[in-house]
Amino acid sequence: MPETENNKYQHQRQQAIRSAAAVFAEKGFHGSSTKDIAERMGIKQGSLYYYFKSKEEALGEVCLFGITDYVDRMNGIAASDQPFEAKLMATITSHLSSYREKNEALKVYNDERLYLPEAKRITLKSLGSGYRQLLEMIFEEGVQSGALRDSIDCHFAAQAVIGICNAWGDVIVRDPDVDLFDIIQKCTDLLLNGFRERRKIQRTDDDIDVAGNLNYQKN
Amino acid sequence: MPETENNKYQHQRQQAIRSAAAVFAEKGFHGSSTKDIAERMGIKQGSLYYYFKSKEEALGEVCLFGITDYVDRMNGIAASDQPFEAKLMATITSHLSSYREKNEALKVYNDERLYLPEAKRITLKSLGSGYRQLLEMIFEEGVQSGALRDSIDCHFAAQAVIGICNAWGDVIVRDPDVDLFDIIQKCTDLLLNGFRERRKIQRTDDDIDVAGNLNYQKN
Amino acid sequence: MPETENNKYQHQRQQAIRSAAAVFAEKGFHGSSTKDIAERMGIKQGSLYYYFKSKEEALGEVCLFGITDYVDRMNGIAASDQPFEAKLMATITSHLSSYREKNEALKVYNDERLYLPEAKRITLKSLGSGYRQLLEMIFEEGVQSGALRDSIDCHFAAQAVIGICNAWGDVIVRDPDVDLFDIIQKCTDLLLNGFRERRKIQRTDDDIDVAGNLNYQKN
Amino acid sequence: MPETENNKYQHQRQQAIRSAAAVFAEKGFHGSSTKDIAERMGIKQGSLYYYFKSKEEALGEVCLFGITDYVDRMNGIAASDQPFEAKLMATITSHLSSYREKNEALKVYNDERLYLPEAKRITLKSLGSGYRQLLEMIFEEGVQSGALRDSIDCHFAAQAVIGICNAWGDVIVRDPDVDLFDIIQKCTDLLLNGFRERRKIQRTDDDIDVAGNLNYQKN
DNA sequence: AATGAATGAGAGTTCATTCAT
DNA sequence: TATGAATGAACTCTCATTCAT
Repeated sequence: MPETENNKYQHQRQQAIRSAAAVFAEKGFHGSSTKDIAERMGIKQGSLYYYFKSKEEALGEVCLFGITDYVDRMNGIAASDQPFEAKLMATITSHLSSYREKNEALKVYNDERLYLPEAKRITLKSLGSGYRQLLEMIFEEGVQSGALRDSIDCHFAAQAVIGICNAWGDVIVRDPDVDLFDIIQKCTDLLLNGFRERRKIQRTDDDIDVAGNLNYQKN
Repeated sequence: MPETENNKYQHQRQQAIRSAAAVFAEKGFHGSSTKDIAERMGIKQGSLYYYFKSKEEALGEVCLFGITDYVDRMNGIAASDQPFEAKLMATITSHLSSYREKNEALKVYNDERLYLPEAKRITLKSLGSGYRQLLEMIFEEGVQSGALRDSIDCHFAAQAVIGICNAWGDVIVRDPDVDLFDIIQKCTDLLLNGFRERRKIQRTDDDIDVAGNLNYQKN
Repeated sequence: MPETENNKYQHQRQQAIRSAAAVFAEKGFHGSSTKDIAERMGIKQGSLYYYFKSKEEALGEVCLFGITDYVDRMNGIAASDQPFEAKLMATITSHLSSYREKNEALKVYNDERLYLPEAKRITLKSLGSGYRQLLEMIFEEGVQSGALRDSIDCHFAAQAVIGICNAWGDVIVRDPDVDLFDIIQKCTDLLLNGFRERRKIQRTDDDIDVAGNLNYQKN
Repeated sequence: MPETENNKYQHQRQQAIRSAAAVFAEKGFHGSSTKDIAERMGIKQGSLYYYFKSKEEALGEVCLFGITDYVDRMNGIAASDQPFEAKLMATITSHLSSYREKNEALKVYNDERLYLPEAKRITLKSLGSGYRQLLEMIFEEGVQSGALRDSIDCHFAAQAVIGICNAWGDVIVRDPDVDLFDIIQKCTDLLLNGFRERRKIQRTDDDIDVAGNLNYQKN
């Protein structure tokens, strides 16, 4: 293929990926048909197979597309020399605005990647794990720098950030009126400070005690 | 359907609901076949229709089953006279342990209820909304009692609790080795205190400033 | 089985046949389910099999029931010594009032008997053919007695009577407001006299000529 | 469905309609399977759905096909200026030869249209009613022109013509050896002249008396 | 005499996929 | 580059039938 034609092919393929992302996000992988995808793209069903070998491949491409620059941005954030608080907020901003800017591919990665064949799933998972590990490292730096309590579990913390962002991501994807910046600030505030009132002088130990005193019985 | 002696029928139907819950949780509604459900239950595919009018009805029953006592427990918690911190922890405990005890029906409610016909979806949604509202009220009480900062957005807070619990719920459903109690404690701690180190003397304003100084540009 | 119980069984079986007749007449054999029939009878689906070996047997019984006394009555009419005109009217009366009195079994015989296994179908057909042959004989007698033109084809005539009665039968079954007696009279009149105006003096040959002169081209 | 070059598609679809007509006529709508239809057409079952959205749509198309030019021809007959006798014979000829020429679609219209969804059924029924009304008008003209007795009920007459033609239509569809022209002539003769012998001099009143004297007891 | 429960075969329908054009 | 046409497998659902009780 000459260069120009190749360009057109690549461009069309990218459109196909975006169309698939939109449809998968709305109806789920199994709830979407190749006809749905083709129609959103404005071509006929059979023509999709010019761009994908199978519906599954389309899912793989969507997931890859969804996670790729999401991870890239995290690399940038982790490599920067901002203080912890700024890195956290940058992470949240990056994560949440993904749901607005980059169509719905990240949501598809989150919800549908388990329908991928194992090999592909593992490849993608390692990308996602890399993301989480970078985030864990950021937390570890935060502890070391004294910005964070040294009692926190960095693995838990990273997971919690991701979880809370994904939960809001669902809301953001479904409701275009949500104020993204408002959510970002509130999430950051929650993760840094929690909801509790602070007395003027306070000892951290107290906080832990409160929870500890609940006498929870493990079932 | 028998009138009297419906013991067996009701018991079998309950089994069918549990089987459907397990399968839907694993593969999603559209990714599951009625054959899958029947096989898990140990009957033949066509026999499922002795218990359900349609696959969709099965989904409805699973969702109802998933949310019902989850909501009931929240009613109990909200009505109790514990302090805020205890109510929060009780909520988290109830929510997370749902994923262990009550099989996977709650996850199905979260992820698949949008495939229900509108009427049913609305009925169920009002149950779920009731849950969130109770939680919001708990937060409002917390603010009034002085346990929480009065700057927090109770709607956001309730949503965040639910979101974080659901995120961990996914992990819990998929990985039976996760220490439920550990997660519960860490979630409670996060939501109350955040991750940040507290200096011996600290002004709440500082906390806000930190986030405020990031000069985030709304896009 | 003791006599009394046998009586009850026979009575119930008769009810089953009537129920089947009603349902088959309304929805056709393949459009009816055994559940429909059982429900109309007020028993449960499986219980039907106490009275019929199969759905097909039920159809057979309905058809037999539908044609039996219909044929019996024709035997009575044919054996009587009324003049032709009276026999014709009696035949039409018997045929059309079957659709009102004897529920819908005759309609089922007409429309659904072809779904019977061949053996049974042939048995029943011979009953129906007997009916037509008796009717043909009545026509032949009519010709011999001079009541009918000797140019008529008695086979055609019998078929026509049956056809016209069945056509009106459909109307009668579906519309309970139709005046049965009115239809009977008009059918009799049509078959005897046709629609044409008679001149005071007329030659039968003319009538035939009119039709004959149309120069119809057989395709 | 192609816009231009829809030659092949339209042709194949027409084949599908004819196949469906043949199968429905033979086994009834509920007794026919889509596999039967596809096999008669020489394609695989699933491929039928390239031409029909559902089995029901196929029935609708068959019925439409069955009634359309049948009605058209009646329009032509009614608009012509032939005498009554010729119009009647033309009607019968058109009706009966439909069963030979246009495959079995007209029979399907007669016997199976009640299984259509109401909207479609009503649309088609109005076509059929138009047919009957034209026929009634022809009879009314016949009465006015003096060709017919003025005692006849034109609604009854039209219905009778249709009924008798449909009854013979069944025979014609099932038995290809029947002599169409013979049936046409005999039907016309019957409808015009009835079966009764005419005396050289006869009073119409007599004819009516005969039937009237039967002393039929309305039940 | 009747029923609840289950079954298995087959129905209509959808859909990912292929391929000649 | 794209499409019309077809396919076959899978799916949801129905239903006649069986049988222990």
